[in-house]
Amino acid sequence: MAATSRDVARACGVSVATVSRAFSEKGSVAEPTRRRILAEAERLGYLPDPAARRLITGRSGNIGLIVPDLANPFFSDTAKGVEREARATRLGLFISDTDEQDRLEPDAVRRICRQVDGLIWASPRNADEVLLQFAGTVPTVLLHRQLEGWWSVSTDLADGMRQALVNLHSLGHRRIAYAGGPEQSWSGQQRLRGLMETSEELGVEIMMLGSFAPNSDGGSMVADVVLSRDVSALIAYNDAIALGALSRLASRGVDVPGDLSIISCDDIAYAKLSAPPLTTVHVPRHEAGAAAVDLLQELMANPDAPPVAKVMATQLVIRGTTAPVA
Amino acid sequence: MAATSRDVARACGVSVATVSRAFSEKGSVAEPTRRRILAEAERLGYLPDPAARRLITGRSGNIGLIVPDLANPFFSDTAKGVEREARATRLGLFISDTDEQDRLEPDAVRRICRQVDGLIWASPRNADEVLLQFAGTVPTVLLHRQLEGWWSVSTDLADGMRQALVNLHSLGHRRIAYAGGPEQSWSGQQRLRGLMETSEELGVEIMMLGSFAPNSDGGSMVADVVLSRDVSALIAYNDAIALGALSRLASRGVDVPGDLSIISCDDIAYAKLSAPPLTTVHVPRHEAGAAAVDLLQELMANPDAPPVAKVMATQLVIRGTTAPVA
DNA sequence: CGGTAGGATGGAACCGTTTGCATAAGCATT
DNA sequence: AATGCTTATGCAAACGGTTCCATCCTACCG
Repeated sequence: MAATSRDVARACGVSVATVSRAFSEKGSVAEPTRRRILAEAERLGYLPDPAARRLITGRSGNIGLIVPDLANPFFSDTAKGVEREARATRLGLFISDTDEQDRLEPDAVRRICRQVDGLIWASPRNADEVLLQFAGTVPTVLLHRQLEGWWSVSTDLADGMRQALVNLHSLGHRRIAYAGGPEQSWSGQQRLRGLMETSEELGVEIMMLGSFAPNSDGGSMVADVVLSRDVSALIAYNDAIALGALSRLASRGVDVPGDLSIISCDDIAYAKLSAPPLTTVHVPRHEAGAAAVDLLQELMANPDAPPVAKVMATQLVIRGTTAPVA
Repeated sequence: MAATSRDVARACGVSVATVSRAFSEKGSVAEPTRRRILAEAERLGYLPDPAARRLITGRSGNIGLIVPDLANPFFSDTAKGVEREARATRLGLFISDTDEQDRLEPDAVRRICRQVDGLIWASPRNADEVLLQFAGTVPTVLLHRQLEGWWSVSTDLADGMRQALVNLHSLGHRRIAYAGGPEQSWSGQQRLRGLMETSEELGVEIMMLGSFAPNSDGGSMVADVVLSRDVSALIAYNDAIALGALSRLASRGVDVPGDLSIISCDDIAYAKLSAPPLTTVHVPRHEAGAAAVDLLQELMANPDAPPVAKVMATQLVIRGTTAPVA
């Protein structure tokens, strides 16, 4: 079917070894010969077979990405960053979505790891032990999470929460609630840490509303719960919760930010389109995805290097859901 | 490093051929032997090398997906449908995003096609000729687009537009504007066709506002343009435009749906969270993605079968941006 | 009881590359 | 002119499976 190196070799009157060398840049091949081979390959539509090449070299030129939910803007933006950087560095990209089910992750890793040179793994909630069982099988960079001894790219959500709380405090808010997300979430723990540390510093107490599904339905529940409490401000786990809450609050006739200020986390595309637009902590998802690819390349080039845990800054973006306390 | 079939064969006292047969289900191997081999493989952590298998069989067990923009909810939902169905049928998934640049698509196809058994290609705008140049290279199913002689999965947007227009008409609207998207878009042409046919039937004229970027910035522009016209209803190319318009209209003090009714297209997750929630034509993106995988499997199993062009129904979802004309 | 059919297994070729080693040619050095 | 070094190229052995074909064994049938 497709042309092979043999075809090109025959057409050029050289051996397949020379054809191979002409394509792999490395070996020395006389310039006129190289040009002749490349021209003939072009004419025949020859490109080296990736599978054959992988078999002998052990490299596939592909990397893998495992995410919990591609339809979640947080992860699709992350995936976009990964994809773009991978493409820029001529790496192919395998993607596996685990439908938010931690127990599917090990299988996803096993299925993917033989086909790639490295893996970017976004596992927000799975137990450390599950990750550890794959230590050493394939060069891996964790995304949106840290783990002792592993390469990782994460974002400084503790600081993001600090910025949020400081801002609310300076607006005069003293009765502040926090609507949390999944409890096992690594990034959730960072949020909590930032919240705790900062509330201690500022001397304000935070009312914990509990754990909610990190989507708009969870947000509707948050809205009803928060109205039953005597607070002037709400910090939400993420934008999806905040947007769901905002929608529910509007239908209950609550004025945001007049009656209640809201700050959330992520800054997804639609955060700026709500009415009022969301005040939220910007999380550089795209950049984190790209950084993960860069780190992975470093790791693949030098598997014995000491692990790097890159942390990217977050930034509070003030929009319309926050106001001075009435 | 990793165990090979030779290792398993040696440990079991059989030949590699038998090990291969034990794993490929096909060939006949005595039940006790098979069990022994599988157990030993498990113990050694052996799994057949996909590259080696591909080299000899010509099958990789992978499919590819090409989309213009993974960060666009329309396509990330589509990708999610593809991923889930691929995973369910044990296919690996390669994804390539072309950053909305048509000229990158040929390269993406070339890069991906040697690594996969089939391709799902979402190319909303590229010229037919560009697609045709890849006819016959790899089994391909077009997504969200049709092309004579090709397998495809698309959604009935012409009918969606009909539903939208009929609904507005029955609410009493007679002065209706349409804010279009990219002009070369295949699905845009379907929308236009549905609009033309139905407006003719109903005897209403539609005011064409031109072509806008299919994102929220485009939507802001649409808002300003539509206010300069004497219309009571707006049909928007997609939800992103509608949400952008809604946000801009709110800041200009326009009451939706009191002063202006809006219907858009897609029904992305955040369509129901705006204030008021969007009336929009639901497009089954997830299901379309899954259907594309099913069709692709049919095509891969039977490459000479006559092409199937599957069209999925759309459905107007009435929410809060439409009301009877004042 | 002999012939044979059929299932289980092994041997070996093959898929399309890369790469270490050998070889040949060309050129400069002495 | 002989030697040695460099450079270009070919040969052939991998890589890790799959599969055709041959062989062996067993069981069945007449």
